[in-house]
Formats: sequence, structure tokens, C-alpha cells
Amino acid sequence: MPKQVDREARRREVVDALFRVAVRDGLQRASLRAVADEAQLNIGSVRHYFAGQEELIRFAMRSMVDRVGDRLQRRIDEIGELDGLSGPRVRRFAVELLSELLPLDDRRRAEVTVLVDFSTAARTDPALDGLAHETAVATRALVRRILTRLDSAGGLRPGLHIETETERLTSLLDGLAFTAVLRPEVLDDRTCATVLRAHLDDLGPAAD
Amino acid sequence: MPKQVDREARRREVVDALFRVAVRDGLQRASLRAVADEAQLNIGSVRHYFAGQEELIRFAMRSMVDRVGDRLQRRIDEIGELDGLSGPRVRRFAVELLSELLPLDDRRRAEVTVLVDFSTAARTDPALDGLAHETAVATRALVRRILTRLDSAGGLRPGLHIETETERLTSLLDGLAFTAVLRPEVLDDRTCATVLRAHLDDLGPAAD
DNA sequence: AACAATTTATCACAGCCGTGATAGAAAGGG
DNA sequence: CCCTTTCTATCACGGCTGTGATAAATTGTT
Repeated sequence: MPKQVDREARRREVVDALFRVAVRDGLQRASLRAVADEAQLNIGSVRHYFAGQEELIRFAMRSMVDRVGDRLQRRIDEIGELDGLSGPRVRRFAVELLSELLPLDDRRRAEVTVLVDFSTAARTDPALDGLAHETAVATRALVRRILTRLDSAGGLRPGLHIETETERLTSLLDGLAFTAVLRPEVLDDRTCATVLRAHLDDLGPAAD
Repeated sequence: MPKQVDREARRREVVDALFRVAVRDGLQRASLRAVADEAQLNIGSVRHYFAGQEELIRFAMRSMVDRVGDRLQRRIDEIGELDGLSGPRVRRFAVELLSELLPLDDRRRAEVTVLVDFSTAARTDPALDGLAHETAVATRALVRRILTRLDSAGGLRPGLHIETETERLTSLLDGLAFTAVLRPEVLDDRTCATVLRAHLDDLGPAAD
């Protein structure tokens, strides 16, 4: 076998460069040349690892979605079974888990920033549409699951419509992420976390 | 006086064309040429009314923000003084007013679509930054005002932190608008309105 | 009719973009 | 050493972008 280069590692390097460009200058400025420069690679090299612009951008979005998804799954595994846990404990777990979707540190800020860019780009880019759809559905599935668990643990006020609450909490998360990323001077990290906690507390039984 | 052309009307026509392009193809594809074509004008004409791309895009965003802001103000004027109104009535007023910020019909859908595009573009476009900031602040001021009025009318559960609730409701609205515009197959108009109503109901006193 | 200002229409230029084609360089197996 | 495959690097092309410059048409006034 000729030349030894870890192909997958190279692809990851390129995608990471794309993320940096997207965070700094916006996704629409993440051209092949700009990404190649950022990765300190020749554009020819980039094109050797990716068939074209579409494959690169698709792979990048899939990478980011997987990265966040995997981290969420790892958090879930860490906690393990939470049957029998008290309402407040499940609620704290819920806050911690859903905080992964908020830009509360540099890593998450970068991730959410590019995800917002990808999501908006997907509206007019058929290449990203399917992935954006799956992401939206998966987020709702996760939130629904969390609310169901919370309900089982008695951490949910009676009389709440689970589907409505799923959409309410998901939209709240989306909106917090949206503003925290786009207008950090209007919505800072602390307030962001406070609002999420307040919402989940508010879903709990009256006298806690 | 030479040639009679309503200058402001022409500028509005161009901006409307830009909105159509932005809704259909995304803001980044709203080039001078594309907008001129959409307006059935020569690019030279467009450049006669706007100094350049930056002025056009700035004016367009300002126009859209003003348009929505004016409509909100008109709604407020229509209602007039609501001192002495009952909690449920004020709440219904609040839902109606805030619904202006959700894409519940074609007009609002178009408006919110371009506003989302403008907001995300503003992150990396200094020309739009100030306006995007003012918009975010103004939205929060409106929501805060509504919550305060609701509180005065006894339509708010006691013990709620008004600032937190302002950010919670605003983020909820942003998130609903975001998903309803980008992923209409995931969040339809009815659910969108339902969630807003559910949230405001939820803020009311326990037994209504 | 002549003039002047506005409006419309073109051309040209430099700068990006994605991509096809192609040539060298590098590296490991025979 | 040679050969094959992988990888890197460059060139060129057509297409799009905003913009400066300039010409031509239009229109109302004098």
C-alpha cells in the first residue's frame, strides 16, 4: 500500500477548519479555498478528500450533529437508569442534559453557532434538508423522553399535555440558543441557564 | 422639475423584490442582479436608488423591522387602555399581540422568514449588527410590558420573577418562530399558536 | 425647440467561486 | 530500483459578485 495518511483524520481536520471559518465568518463564507487556507492545506488536497463542496458541507453538518448527539448519549449512559429517583433529582439531571444544547461555554457556543447556521441554510439548501429535519425530530424525541421520565418520577405538575410541553420546552431551548449565540450581549450564559432551570422548576408540582 | 418618479415608492418596490428573493432563495442569494431581475428593473436603476449593496440590505432590514413594529404599535393603539380589564381578557390580548411575531399566515411567514435570515446574517455582518441588537432589545421591552400589564390585571401567578419570565417568553417566541419558519413540517401553525396560548395560560393563577 | 435633471441601460474590471484536468512529489511494496 | 497508488499542487475555464464609468433615453421646465 502506498502513502500512509489517515484519511478519516484528514477529513476531520478539514471539517474542523470549516467549523472555525463558519464560526468566525459565517457558513456562507466557508468556501473550499477559505477552508483549505484555514486548514493550512492546498485546495487540491481538500478536493482529494471531498468530492466537492456539497459533500464537504453535508459531511460537516452530519459530523456536528453526530458530535452533539453522541455527547448527549454519553451523558445519558453516565446517569444510567433513573427509575426510582426523586423528582428534584430527575429534574437536575434534565437541566444538565438539556444544557448541552445551550452555548454555556466556548465549545458549546461554537457547536450551537454552526448548528444555527446549518439549520437556516437548510431552508434553501436541499442537500441539508433531510439532516436538518432529522435533527429537529430527534431533539423533540429527546425532550419528550425527558419529560416522560420526569412525569414518572412525579416531577411534573398533573394536567400537563405532554406533546404541548415537549414543543414548548424544545422551542424554549431553540430560542435561548438562538439569541445566546446571535446576541450574547442581550442574553448572557447565566440568564440562559437560569431560564431553563426556571422553566423546569415551573413544570414541577406547585409546592416543591 | 425633471422626470417624475416617486423615489420612495421605487425604493419600496426594490425592497419588496429583495424580500421575495430572500424568502425564496435565502438572503445570501439576494444579489443586486437577482433583486433587479425580481423587480423587473435594470441593475442600473437599482443602483440609481441605492448607493450600493450595503445600503440596500440595511434599508431592507430597517424596512422590515419598522413594518412589524408599526403593525404591533397599531394593534396596541386599537386596544387602547386596558386598565381595569380582567386577567383573561388581558391574556387574550397578549396572545393576539404576540401572535404577530409568529408565522401564522403567509404574510407573517414571509416577514419572520426574512427576519430570521437578517438576524443570523447580522452575526457576521457589522452593517446589520446595530439594527439586530435594537430589535432584540425592543422585543424584550414589548414582552416585559405585556407581562407587567398582565400582572397588574391579576393575570399572573404570584412569585414569578418578571425579568426571567420576560426572557422565557421571548425565547419561547423566538424558538417557535425559528422552527415554524425553518421546519414547518415539524411545527405547524396550529401547534405554534397552541403552545403560545398554553404558556400564557400557564403563567396565570392556578385555578382559573 | 432647447435645455437640464432624472432615470434607464451597458460595458468593463477585478475579485471571488466551484470544478475539470493534469502534472509532480511522496511513499511503500515488489 | 521500479512501479503503483496516494497525495499535493497548479492551471484554466465559465460563472457569479459588487462597482466605477459612461452613454442613452425620458421627462418636465423654460
